[in-house]
Amino acid sequence: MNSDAVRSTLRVTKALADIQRVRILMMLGAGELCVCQIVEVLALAPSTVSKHLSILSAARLVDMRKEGRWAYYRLPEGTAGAFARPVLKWLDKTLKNDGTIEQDAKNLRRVLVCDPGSLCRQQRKRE
Amino acid sequence: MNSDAVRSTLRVTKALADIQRVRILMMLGAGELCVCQIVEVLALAPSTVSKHLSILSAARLVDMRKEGRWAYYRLPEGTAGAFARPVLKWLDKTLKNDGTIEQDAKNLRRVLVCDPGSLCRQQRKRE
DNA sequence: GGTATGATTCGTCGTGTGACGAAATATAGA
DNA sequence: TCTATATTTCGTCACACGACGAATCATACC
Repeated sequence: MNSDAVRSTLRVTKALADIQRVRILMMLGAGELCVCQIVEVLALAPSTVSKHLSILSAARLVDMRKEGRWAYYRLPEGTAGAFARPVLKWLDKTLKNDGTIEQDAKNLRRVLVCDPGSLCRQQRKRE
Repeated sequence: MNSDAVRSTLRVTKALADIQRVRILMMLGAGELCVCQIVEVLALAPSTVSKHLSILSAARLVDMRKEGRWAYYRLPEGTAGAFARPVLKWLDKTLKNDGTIEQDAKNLRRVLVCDPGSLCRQQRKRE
């Protein structure tokens, strides 16, 4: 008998019970992003964003790929995402026309044309 | 523009981010229940259960009906439940074979044959 | 009307969670 | 090898959340 289905389910619902993590998931709908790009849109400390991403990761709501010193996060694809997909679909549907989410998407488009390296440099100066 | 879609969505995800509330929702899959029956299965204080139910209610994940001094809760039906249904369906699917949930279902069957009034009397004595 | 009773509200307490900055880690480039 | 840099881990703080019991509310029954 599978007695910790409830645990992995709660990992998902708890992961979704925070506005910053929901914003991250919606942003990732546009495609793979590196940490500093997410930091730029959310306007939070890198350490905070990293923690959020690790929570989403533990819930299997995102996948990660390292390339040099850069870490790229994306929504899980294929069989890896079979578990997460229905929930992500529901999220996407209910939030499609939300103001905050739309603003994030707009800001993201502005951020995506920048060089990630320069983003990190700006973020470091901001402290 | 609907700017608080994210708020009502978070009300739902936060409501789902607690094991007791998830247990309640799964129990309600078996049909309408009054508060003292839920109290009996969860083994929590009535005030605590009442709070959980009000949170589920605010998230529109349950409906309530008062009959005399009894309050009956159930999963929302018809158009009222159109919003909640996909999430509840996902929950049900992922938790169908969970040990805790199965045990609750078993306990619930035992509770359902009792007179609700006698349940409340027992619960009052227990303090 | 007064009392019993099912449910809810309120006040309190301990724990969990999200935020930050500082320190640590790991990799690219000089 | 040494330095710069993208990310993560750690320690800390303030606040949110879940638990309880006591008090309150609302309805049925005498």
